[in-house]
Amino acid sequence: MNKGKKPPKDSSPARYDGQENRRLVLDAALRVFSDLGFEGASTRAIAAAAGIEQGHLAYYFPSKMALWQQVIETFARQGEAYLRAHLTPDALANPVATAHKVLPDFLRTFASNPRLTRLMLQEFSVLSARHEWVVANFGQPVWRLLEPLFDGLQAQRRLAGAEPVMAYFTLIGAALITFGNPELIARLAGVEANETQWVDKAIDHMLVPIFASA
Amino acid sequence: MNKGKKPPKDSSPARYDGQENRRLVLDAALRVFSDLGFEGASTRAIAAAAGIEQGHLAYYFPSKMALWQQVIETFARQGEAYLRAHLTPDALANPVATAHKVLPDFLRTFASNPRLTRLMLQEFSVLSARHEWVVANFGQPVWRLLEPLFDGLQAQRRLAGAEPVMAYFTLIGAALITFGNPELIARLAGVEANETQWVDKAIDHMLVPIFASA
DNA sequence: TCTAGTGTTTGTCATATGACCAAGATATTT
DNA sequence: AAATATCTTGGTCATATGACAAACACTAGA
Repeated sequence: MNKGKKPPKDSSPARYDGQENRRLVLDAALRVFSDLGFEGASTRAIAAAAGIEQGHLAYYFPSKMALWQQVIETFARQGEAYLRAHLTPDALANPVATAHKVLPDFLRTFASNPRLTRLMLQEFSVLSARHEWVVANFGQPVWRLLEPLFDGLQAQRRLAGAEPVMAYFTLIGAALITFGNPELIARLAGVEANETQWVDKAIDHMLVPIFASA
Repeated sequence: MNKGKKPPKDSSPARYDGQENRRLVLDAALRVFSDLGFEGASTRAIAAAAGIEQGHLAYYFPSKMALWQQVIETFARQGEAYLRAHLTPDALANPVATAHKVLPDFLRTFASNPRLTRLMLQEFSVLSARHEWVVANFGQPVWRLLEPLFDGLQAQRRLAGAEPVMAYFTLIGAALITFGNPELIARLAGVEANETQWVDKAIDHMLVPIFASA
């Protein structure tokens, strides 16, 4: 897209900067989507949150769905890249050690991105049932990457008798709900939402079925 | 509402039967809501699924939100009643034994009602953030009932060092995602969705952090 | 049979929505 | 400075939506 024709002079305030606005739109869309859901978020609300006019959205994204996809794409691809880098055949030869190394950080990415986590939550509940390509693009890939790891864990009897998919869903469900609703947890627990000491403890707790079984 | 003025004769096919249709509407609403989400489900789609006209919905429910509330109300109240009946002060005196007795059945209600479970999932992700009364009516009560149980479990060092709320969210998240998407799990696991042998195994797995810790 | 009560349809209405477009504004290049 | 490419606005349009109302259909009781 950016053909490099525009060397950023960086001198003037540059009120008109397309790529800058593109990022503003993505940020705003993340906020509005995660607060109101895909259907509940109107393009006008997103534009308002980004500080631009509704009609201007079409300049960057051809449709609302494309915008949603773009918002979640980066996050999903990052997670996949991380898994791909760490789940090498060598690493998979020792599933337990690899799981100890990879899974906590994998879960931590959810805790670090509550709004994106909420977005994934919506994907699971609604969008994946409506649009086949959603689960094909965002649901399956992560599982396909983790599948051999969980298969290895099961082979070493670390999943407390459960199937690999169930262990995965148990883990992902706990993470999505917990880290996708930090304010709700904070309210129910009576603590501050921005205190993050609880994240490590929560992750340890979620991983007990994998790490603490015979 | 039903003032008992209409003794159901039960003789003719009775094309005009209000209370029968009311149930049909609730069933249809559950289906459409759980498939499309609250915003995505139109009153016309719900009416069509129930086999009536859109305008007729207003006869039973004053608004779309009221209909949604009614759909989830019965389920939520049943769960609360079950917990209230089993989490007596006597039972809470022995939290571990009570948890063994209560939690599996509590989780099983989710597995038995996938569509309602999906509805609760939406509540967590979107509706609870928008409508304060949603979490007040459906989110808090269940937790308030389970809180003393989880407090007792923590007191006996059964939560692997986690706070009670986190253990609760971990559990509820695993259950909602797992049992709210049976088709998705079935597809990823390559098994049939209506095979239910996996439910017990999944529940056992989810409860490991509570039952298997030191 | 008449009448009141209940259930159901059909049509309307104000509003919100996503997509689109034509013109204007700004920046960059010639 | 002129011309061109890029960015931004404002407005339009067809459609979908939730709520509503007035008419119609059926039932039950007097």
